[in-house]
Amino acid sequence: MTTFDRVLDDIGLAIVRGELAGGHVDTVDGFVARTGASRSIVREATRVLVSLGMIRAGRRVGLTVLDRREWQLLDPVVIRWRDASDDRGRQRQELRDLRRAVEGEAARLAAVARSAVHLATLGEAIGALDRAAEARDATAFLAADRLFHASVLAASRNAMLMRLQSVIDEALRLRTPGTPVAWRAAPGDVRLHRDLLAAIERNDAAAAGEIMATIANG
Amino acid sequence: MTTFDRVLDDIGLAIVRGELAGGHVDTVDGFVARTGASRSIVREATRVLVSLGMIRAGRRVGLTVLDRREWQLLDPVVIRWRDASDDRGRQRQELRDLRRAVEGEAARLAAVARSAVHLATLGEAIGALDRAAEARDATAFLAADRLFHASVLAASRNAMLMRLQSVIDEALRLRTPGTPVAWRAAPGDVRLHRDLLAAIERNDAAAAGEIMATIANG
DNA sequence: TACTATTAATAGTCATACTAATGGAGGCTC
DNA sequence: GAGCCTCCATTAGTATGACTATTAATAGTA
Repeated sequence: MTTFDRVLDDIGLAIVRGELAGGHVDTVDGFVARTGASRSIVREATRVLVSLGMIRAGRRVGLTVLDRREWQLLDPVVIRWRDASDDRGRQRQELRDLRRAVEGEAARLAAVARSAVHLATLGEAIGALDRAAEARDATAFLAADRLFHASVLAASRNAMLMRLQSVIDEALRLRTPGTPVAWRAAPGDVRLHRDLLAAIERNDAAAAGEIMATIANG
Repeated sequence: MTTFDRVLDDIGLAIVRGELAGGHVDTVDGFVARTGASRSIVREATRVLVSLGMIRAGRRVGLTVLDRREWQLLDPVVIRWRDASDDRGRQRQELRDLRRAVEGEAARLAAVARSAVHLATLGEAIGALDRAAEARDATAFLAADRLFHASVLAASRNAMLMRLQSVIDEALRLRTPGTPVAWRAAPGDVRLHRDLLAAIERNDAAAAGEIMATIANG
């Protein structure tokens, strides 16, 4: 980890943790003193923090720490910082809600688009899901499930939704060791996935959204 | 506009426009020559671009332009760049889809939470909407509509959804001059908003989501 | 051929000097 | 006293040069 990373992390975490509260004013030299790094490094870090909406720079006034509602809450680094703060629980709940929204909309869009190549991929994923459930292979089941969800997102043909999902997935995987699959739920789960594919195949956006919501809530 | 802003914009736009395609390798000195700015400024800009997932820095290899799927597509500055590129149309469509997802989920969450203070705000917004429709005051109608949607988001109590909406709204407002309100649709619109509030009041998340989708699609 | 040592290219870091906005203090006018 | 102007100290912004550390590529060796 470079000096830059250390400095950025130090300041970013301090802000997220409230150690440097919104409204607090500091200077470049202040951060130089705080971190022990050179002015160049501190300036590079502040540029990134400004781009993340966490501080504002003003000549003759210094660096003002901004309020949480200005932050780029969807940026991976901000998410990581919040995950290492007291906000952790709240953020994880927000991420789960967000994932429902993303996957639901992706399912609807997939149903609207209904491209042949994507349908094929989804079919394959369901086949893998089925085989893994029969073989009671938890690892394979998880992998197939991931493939299925990724395929739905790809079928939505919306790069922003895909980006959002990858950010969410990475964030929710943080510190979440192997989640054991509840095998009792597996057969119903496979059936729901099959239903979702059917809804997409018959262009039924509303049903696809509903089914995806059921999958997410289960 | 500072030198830094110029440099960042120059490189960022060049990447988004494909002038600097994914896989292209350059160096700090290369960008210094290209932009005419000092090394300090170029380094600050590259740090931000790295944080946006648009380039990767490697010792002895230089700065590699990354592929679109690595970009932080939800960052306001990336959105602005794409809005100034050939991607503009596609991005706007993606943003509209995303907004549907966000507002739908917000409505569902608002129905689940059903907080008194938020219900009051929503009631006020509907009152304003009603009065504006009766007075045929387009400006007031638009303002009340904005207030209503912002209130639904606030009622969802999800900071990430709120952030997302503000990013989307700003992006879709870019270069979109005063959209004339279709007055014929107004009465039905007000009724839908009233229905949405009713669904939230009776804790009916599914209905709230549906109605919001109808509003968004109309 | 496979493995190792060397080298050169390049980002990373630091220090220093200078430039240019700008918020605010103090004074001036009415 | 209120409002406006002038000046100044403060602070971010910009530029330059020197040095460090990493590492991909190359040459050398068994």
